[in-house]
Amino acid sequence: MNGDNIAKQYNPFGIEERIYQDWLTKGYFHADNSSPKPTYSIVIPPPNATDILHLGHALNNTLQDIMIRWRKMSGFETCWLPGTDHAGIATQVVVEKLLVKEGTSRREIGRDEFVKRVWDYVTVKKERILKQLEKIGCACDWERARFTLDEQLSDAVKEVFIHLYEKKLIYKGKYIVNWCPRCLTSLSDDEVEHRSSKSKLWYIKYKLKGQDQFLICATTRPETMLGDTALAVNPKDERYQKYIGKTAILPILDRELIIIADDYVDPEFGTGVVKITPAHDPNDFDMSQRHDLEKINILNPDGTLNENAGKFKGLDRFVARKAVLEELEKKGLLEKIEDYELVAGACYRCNTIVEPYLSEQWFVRMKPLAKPAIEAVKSGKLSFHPDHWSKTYLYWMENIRDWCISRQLWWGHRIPVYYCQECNHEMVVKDAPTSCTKCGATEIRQEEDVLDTWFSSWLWPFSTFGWPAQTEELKRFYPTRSLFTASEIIFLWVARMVMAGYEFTGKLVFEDVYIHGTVRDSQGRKMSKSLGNGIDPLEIIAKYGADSLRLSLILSTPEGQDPTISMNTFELGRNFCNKLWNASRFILMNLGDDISERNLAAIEHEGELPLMDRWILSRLHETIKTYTEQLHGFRFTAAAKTLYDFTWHDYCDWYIELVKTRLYNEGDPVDKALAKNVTGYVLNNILLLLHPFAPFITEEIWHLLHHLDPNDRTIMLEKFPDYNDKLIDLELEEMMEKLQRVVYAIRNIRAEMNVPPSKRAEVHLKISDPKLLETMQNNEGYLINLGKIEKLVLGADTKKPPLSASGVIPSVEIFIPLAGLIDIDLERQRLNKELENLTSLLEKTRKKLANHEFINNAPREVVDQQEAKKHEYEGMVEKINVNLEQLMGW
RNA sequence: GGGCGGUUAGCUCAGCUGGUUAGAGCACCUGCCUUACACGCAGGGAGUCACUGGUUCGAAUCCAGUAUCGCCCA
Repeated sequence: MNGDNIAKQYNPFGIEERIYQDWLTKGYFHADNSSPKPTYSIVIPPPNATDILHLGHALNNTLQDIMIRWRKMSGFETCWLPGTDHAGIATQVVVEKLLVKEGTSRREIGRDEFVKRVWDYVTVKKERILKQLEKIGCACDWERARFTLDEQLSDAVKEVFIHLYEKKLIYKGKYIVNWCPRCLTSLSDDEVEHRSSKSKLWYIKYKLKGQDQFLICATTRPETMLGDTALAVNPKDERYQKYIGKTAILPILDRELIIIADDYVDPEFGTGVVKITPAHDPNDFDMSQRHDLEKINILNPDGTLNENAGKFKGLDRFVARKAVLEELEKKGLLEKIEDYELVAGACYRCNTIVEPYLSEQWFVRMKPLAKPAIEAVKSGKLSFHPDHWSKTYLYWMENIRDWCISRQLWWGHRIPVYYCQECNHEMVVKDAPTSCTKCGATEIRQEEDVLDTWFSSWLWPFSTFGWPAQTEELKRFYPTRSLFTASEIIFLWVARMVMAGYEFTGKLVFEDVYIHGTVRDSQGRKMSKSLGNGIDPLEIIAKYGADSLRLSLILSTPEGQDPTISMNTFELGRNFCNKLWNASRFILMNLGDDISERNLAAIEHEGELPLMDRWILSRLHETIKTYTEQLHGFRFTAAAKTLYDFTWHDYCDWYIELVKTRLYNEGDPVDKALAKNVTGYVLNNILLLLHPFAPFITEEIWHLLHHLDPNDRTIMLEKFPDYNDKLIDLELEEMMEKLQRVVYAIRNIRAEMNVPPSKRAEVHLKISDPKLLETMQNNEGYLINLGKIEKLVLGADTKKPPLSASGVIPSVEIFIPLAGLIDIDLERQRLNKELENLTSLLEKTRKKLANHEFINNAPREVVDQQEAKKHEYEGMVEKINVNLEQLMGW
């Protein structure tokens, strides 16, 4: 391949598809249990089976893919296990909606038929999201893809339920839970989103029994008064001492309410008297337990009022609120109304305001499980990246509450609890018993409820590898190494996985948790379906390619913060891919067939190399070093930036520009061959380093560079570059930097003095630093090429030619004779601007050095450094002044 | 109410262990179709580093407080 027939613009279309299919066919993604390599495994945060790909997935999975590909190239047997989550509520809701469209309902078709319908739906949909992940380039071990409702994973769920039940860590009880009246199920505390809104605080008058006196209670939810069974005051509240133990009358229903004293009551809230509704408020429920109060449920599961609400029966809770208020108003029992900022819970799936609801549910006792999970973070065995998330994790863990795991749904793992219809005996077993183990009756009924989806997700890192069976996979790939996810599910998922790992396998489930931000639009809003502000990753891939998508996402995701993404964010990655493509095209055009792995490898052992070669090799190896450190530290954006800058600026802007003359030079075949080798060597390394971030384009160019048949090999399995300290030469880099500064200065003068770009100019350099002079003399060609120089004069005491524009940089004076071209005013302006700049810098340094405290306290190097600077600036200022004076004479 | 994070160029962000002429990309201005790339090249303009105080010889960087935005928990 000689590069001439390579497209001028990179077009990923077709290339990505072809390459991915190739990887699939070759089975490169599949992890081998019996490989002798060390293991590196990750489990995917399983997307909902019915999800479609969004930028959050794209970011999340790109990060994992980078890790997997990097580790794979670094010699690990990597396993990235993909799969999907059955998403109980969300999926059930979707299918219920479909049924409604068909004019039927789940109740109508019955449980078995409904579950079958959901399976049909999910079986089709769950492949979709996994296919979409392929488009991004994910190196997932597809053969190991799992679904949380797979038979084997369901078996793990049962195993765990039984284990915890037998350990008395699972219990059933009638408690207040969060109830979604739309989904008709309980929710765990973590599935409720709290949001505040403008509401009112209503003050209701409660008459004291047998007296003409009232106590006034403030409430945010007046309709719940129908379920009141007491009033309460703080025992220390002197205002109400005398009422404790007395009886009040509930308005409308005329129920008798005892007045109790409880420390929980906040004397500052409202009037200091609160109404107690044990069945509809968690705090009231607790109080009712302490005081043995009656619990009256006034709600049906769907949020309408039940028979306990008297004449309000059948009304929806919010309609009932209005009705109750009207009635109170009519009776003159509404004292006053205040504005109030109300915080209400909403269902995280459907946004409906949840209702604290008294019902029988299953719970997991979490405190004992949390213990080792806390220890893991405290001892440093488990780390969060960024680290501050460990605080969030610990706070939740240390204040952990019991987990309500039952859901009143049909879609999910049905709780493996069976009851004897005869004696009501409770049996907890994997397989449905045919008869009662206690009385022998054969009428057995299974618990109706299913388990919270997270009750299967928390087992994901090991159930997916076959647990509870001690499979080869489990032994080989569990525990996993890192987890990549967003902060929203630290409690719901991450923390619980750590607990499950310890409880069921006795191991720390992963060592590192990387928390990335949530993708936002240019206005800072979360991307969401309802807002319609989402960007479809597949659309980006179709337009710019997956590599561009990946690079753009990573490059614009600030570490530890939310990325703000807009449509043109993706030009960043696209431009870079195109740059790399064209640099490669140029190289392929010039290298011809002269590249082979042997002479690439030989570079590192080459003796005397020209400055440019030694410089780019030094920069490359420094880049490898920094880059690798950044990857180890989970600093993906920084790593991508490191490579981006090296490739674009050091390699393309400087090295390729410099090496051109050597590549075009037919007069020195030995040097030409050397130049080819170094050029190819660096490109090869760039490709290897970049591969984890941009898998497709690197594979494509790598094949072209090595003249490989697509079927031959893959860059995926090449060895990731190691840096070679011996090739890093900072002193040499400094020398090169000075040379670059001279080039910048020449270009600047040319541009500002309007020298036409095509015109080669004469340049005189006066260089006071002997070492720099020597370097410049030995590498005159660099300046001549990059500075577009026709004639170069350099020496320690070069004279300024008449009528020349001048520039000053440390230890170098630059003169460009511009007879006939020079604009004296322009030159004066230029020099004055520069003089001003330098004078202020000089002033700052002088001030510092005049300060005795600074001289006495600052480290020697810093003082010396300032001293040197002062010297430098003084010299420069002086030279500019001389040049300005000379202008006067023109 | 408690906790966490942010506030640096018009925009999005770097700047990790205090000493840098405070950087990058996009946008902007000027000039270039220079035989890899106009998705590009060369040059340029643009910032009292949110505010106040402190520590220090020295603060964008450390500490305290204030303001403001965001997230989480109650």
